[in-house]
Amino acid sequence: MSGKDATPSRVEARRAAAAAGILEAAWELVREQGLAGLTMRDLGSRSGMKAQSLYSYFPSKHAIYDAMFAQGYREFAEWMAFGSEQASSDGRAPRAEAVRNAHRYVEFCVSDPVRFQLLFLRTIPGFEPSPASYAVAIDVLEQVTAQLAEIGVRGAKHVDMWTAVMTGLASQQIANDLGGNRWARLVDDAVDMLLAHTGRTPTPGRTSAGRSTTRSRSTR
Amino acid sequence: MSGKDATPSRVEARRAAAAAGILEAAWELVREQGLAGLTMRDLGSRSGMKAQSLYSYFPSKHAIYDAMFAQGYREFAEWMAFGSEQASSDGRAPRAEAVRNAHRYVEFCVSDPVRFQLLFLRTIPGFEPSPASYAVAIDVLEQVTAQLAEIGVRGAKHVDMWTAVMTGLASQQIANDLGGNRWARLVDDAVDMLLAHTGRTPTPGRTSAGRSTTRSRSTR
DNA sequence: CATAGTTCCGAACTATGTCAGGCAAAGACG
DNA sequence: CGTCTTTGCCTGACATAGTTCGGAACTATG
Repeated sequence: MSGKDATPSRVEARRAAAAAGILEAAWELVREQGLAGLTMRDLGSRSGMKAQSLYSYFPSKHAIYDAMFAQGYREFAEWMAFGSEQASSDGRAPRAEAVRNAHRYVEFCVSDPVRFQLLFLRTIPGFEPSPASYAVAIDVLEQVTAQLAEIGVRGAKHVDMWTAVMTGLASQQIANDLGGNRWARLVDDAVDMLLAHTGRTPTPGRTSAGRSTTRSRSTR
Repeated sequence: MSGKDATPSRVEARRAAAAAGILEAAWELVREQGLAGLTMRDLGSRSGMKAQSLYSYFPSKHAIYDAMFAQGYREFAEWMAFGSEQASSDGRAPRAEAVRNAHRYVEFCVSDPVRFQLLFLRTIPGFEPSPASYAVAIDVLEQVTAQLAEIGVRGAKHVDMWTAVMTGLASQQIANDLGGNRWARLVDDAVDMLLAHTGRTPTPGRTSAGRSTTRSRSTR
């Protein structure tokens, strides 16, 4: 219990690199075997070690899912931020921007179904993101909300509708026509539909109205 | 295997009853423990026998999921058929009928998240419905498509859009606000949005479509 | 009761997540 | 250089999972 230094750089860097390698291997495996098909022994094997050794990097399998969850949301943020850099300024061509945004979202989901499942559907048996990872998710989602606001989608109800429609398209595409574009091709139509609806409907949520719903979670 | 005589009454009836009991227990367990939390030992215990004995009724755990899948779709058919009996005749109050239909659908999904996951999201590791069960699903979905047609939703694209939106609402509700109604309350809005869009967009996919759906206003 | 068929169980095999020690290489320090 | 501590990985083992096998107990029917 001696005072440790604040500069364990060497060791810590190696550790971080190893952990990153493990996560990378985990993504590979999960894409091959499905989200629930990940096994510690396979993962160890792919990472060049035994399953038990993984526990010096992650305290449990759930912790690995958790790290993947956070990483996935960071990728999401990066991905979504990419398309909105230039045309941001102000609503010049809102529809075009909305279409681009929507396509980017659906593309993100469809391009990696397993990641979609992990991030947007709660599907792993006992897994629930840790507060830290959940915070990352919240953060990213707020960023996306801001993007929607720039497009002209404002108010909780409209935002929720937007995400529901896009998630629905993605989820149907993934579940029922993986590799095709039966639902993906509807994105343009969906955007028009949503924009029309957004314009026609008065300001939705009463602003201060009950918006605290995000906190109900339990199950077990 | 079965499928020989048409009068194995006694034994087969008992068998069927036992199998039904097992399925019922499986639903219970799955609602308590989650879809992937089902274990043969628990299921056996709940059904009054040992895990190994289950294998005289179902050849594998996947077969149990498969039976649940088919059963779930039959429930779905029943559930959806219920609300559309009377007001069918002809498009008297299409919007009201559409709203009712949509609510029924979302209610079905939300009222049993595990079933929703099994039927509409492909989420179990190696599970894929057997051809027989898949046929049931197709059948039911066709019935629902017919219902949509009565409401005025015709053409592959419109139908796909409809299912995507409703599935999106349900899936968001289940994943992010279980027990609440943050997305469920948007159903009415969604229906209006979809109906408006349906009316505005020209006939989409092929489909015979004798009497055209509506007049196309323009757009596009 | 006898016989055939059906239902069930105990034991066991394999695969999984995870814990407890152990041992050797790497780093710190004289 | 030779220690001593830390770090990184491994072997062994346990509990629980799905599943198989062989035999016991039941049921149906003569």
